[in-house]
Amino acid sequence: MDFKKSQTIYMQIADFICENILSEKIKAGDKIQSVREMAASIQVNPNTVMRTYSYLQEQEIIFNKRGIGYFVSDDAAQKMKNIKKEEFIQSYLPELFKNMDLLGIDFGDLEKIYRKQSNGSH
Amino acid sequence: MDFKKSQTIYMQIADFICENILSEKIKAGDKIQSVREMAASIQVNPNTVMRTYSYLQEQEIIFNKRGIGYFVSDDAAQKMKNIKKEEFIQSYLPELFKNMDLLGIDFGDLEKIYRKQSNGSH
Amino acid sequence: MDFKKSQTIYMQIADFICENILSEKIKAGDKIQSVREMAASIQVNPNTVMRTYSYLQEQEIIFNKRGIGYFVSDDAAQKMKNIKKEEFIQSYLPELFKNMDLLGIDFGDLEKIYRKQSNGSH
Amino acid sequence: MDFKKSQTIYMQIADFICENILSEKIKAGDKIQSVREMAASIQVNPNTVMRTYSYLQEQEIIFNKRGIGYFVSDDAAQKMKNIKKEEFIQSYLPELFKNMDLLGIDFGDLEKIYRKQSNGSH
DNA sequence: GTGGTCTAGACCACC
DNA sequence: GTGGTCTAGACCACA
Repeated sequence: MDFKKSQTIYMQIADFICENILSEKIKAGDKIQSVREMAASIQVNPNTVMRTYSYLQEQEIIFNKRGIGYFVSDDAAQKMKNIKKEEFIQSYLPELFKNMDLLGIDFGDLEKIYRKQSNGSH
Repeated sequence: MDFKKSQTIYMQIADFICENILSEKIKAGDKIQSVREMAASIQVNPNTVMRTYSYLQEQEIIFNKRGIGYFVSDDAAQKMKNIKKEEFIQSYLPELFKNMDLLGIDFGDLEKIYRKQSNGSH
Repeated sequence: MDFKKSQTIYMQIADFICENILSEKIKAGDKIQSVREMAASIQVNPNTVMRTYSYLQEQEIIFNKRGIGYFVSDDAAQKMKNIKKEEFIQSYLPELFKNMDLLGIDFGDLEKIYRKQSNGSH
Repeated sequence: MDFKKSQTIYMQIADFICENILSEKIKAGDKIQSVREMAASIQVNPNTVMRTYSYLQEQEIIFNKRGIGYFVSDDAAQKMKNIKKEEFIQSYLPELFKNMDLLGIDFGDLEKIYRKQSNGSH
């Protein structure tokens, strides 16, 4: 795992886990890697992973069973989708459309790029 | 002016100025506010504004006449458009499409939101 | 049985047993549930129950007959009352009164709540 | 400042700050000690103080001005009082009354102790 | 084995 | 100067 320097490591780990939940690689009720395991496998300090897990627990995306480990919450995927969708529509998209406007890109251009990029990834 | 905590203040000021150039509220050759004026008007430490101007000067978007002030470069708008367009297509859009995919938003949904939000802003 | 996360599980089990002794649901000389029975009935690791019993044995509230099980000590109820009463008056109450003071709750308020809550539980 | 071992240090620092707000030693809008100052003055690692401040910021009791420091929120005292009062009445008091019942302390006894302890502190 | 807290010390960006 | 993040390493209680 390699990290961008533009964002904090612990947040990138959180995003990584969230994506795995959204794409159902890990599901509700699953135990996730222990702090130490994760730290070793991505070559990061355990404290940093601890920070990620604390953050995700706060968001109620994962929960802790004492002495056993962290587990994915029941409604984690759905909850995340709702939160992120809302945020996406309320904050991200207006920003997008404003930028398109300023840069002189219209919706047709966007669609062309979309078709091209989604073909590339299939 | 109110700042998001997710980004640095000096960069938000830079974005603000860039938008004004792109939308041609300020044009090539125009003098922009002095560091002190700007700092006072948006209630920010002059050092912070200074950092913004230094950054924009580095990008050759503005230039300095000693003892007089900062001015918008001749080809600022065009240069910015090119740089930002490239960045937009190469970095921003792929990220966007990936997020849409994860959140289960397809291109049709996007278009609907676009129509709605652009109506709202007219 | 559901556990608060603010306290350790083994101590919550200990409290639960103590309350049963104080309220005389289990009495001096009674055999208490075996470690395994208790563990199964409250869905907890047997080690955790073992830890509870060791703790209570240390406090001389229960004692062990090898190969038979754990039993409530003769003077358990009385002993516990004395210990807990002391602790209650020396540590718990001063804390309580300090908090009342900070929160602007006077003794009259406390009495009202007391009357209300004791009615509710009868 | 000396810490109990029964509670985490960073929480004891938080409580200490909260009490100072409740008792109006520090008021809304006041800047609190910087992380490093506080750490030095109470002889604790800066990370530990950082943890306290992050926690209090999450609770919206203090807020951060970038590069300047932490400040007490406008409605900090009132907000805390409400939260703590609710918690006190809903969780703390029922516990208290249950214990009194088990220990055979009635409300008259409690009042006597209250009178004695409040005289002692004046 | 698990998480959780703490220290010491470093580095960074920002104001 | 300010906060914020990260590492390394330790210790502890709990399951």
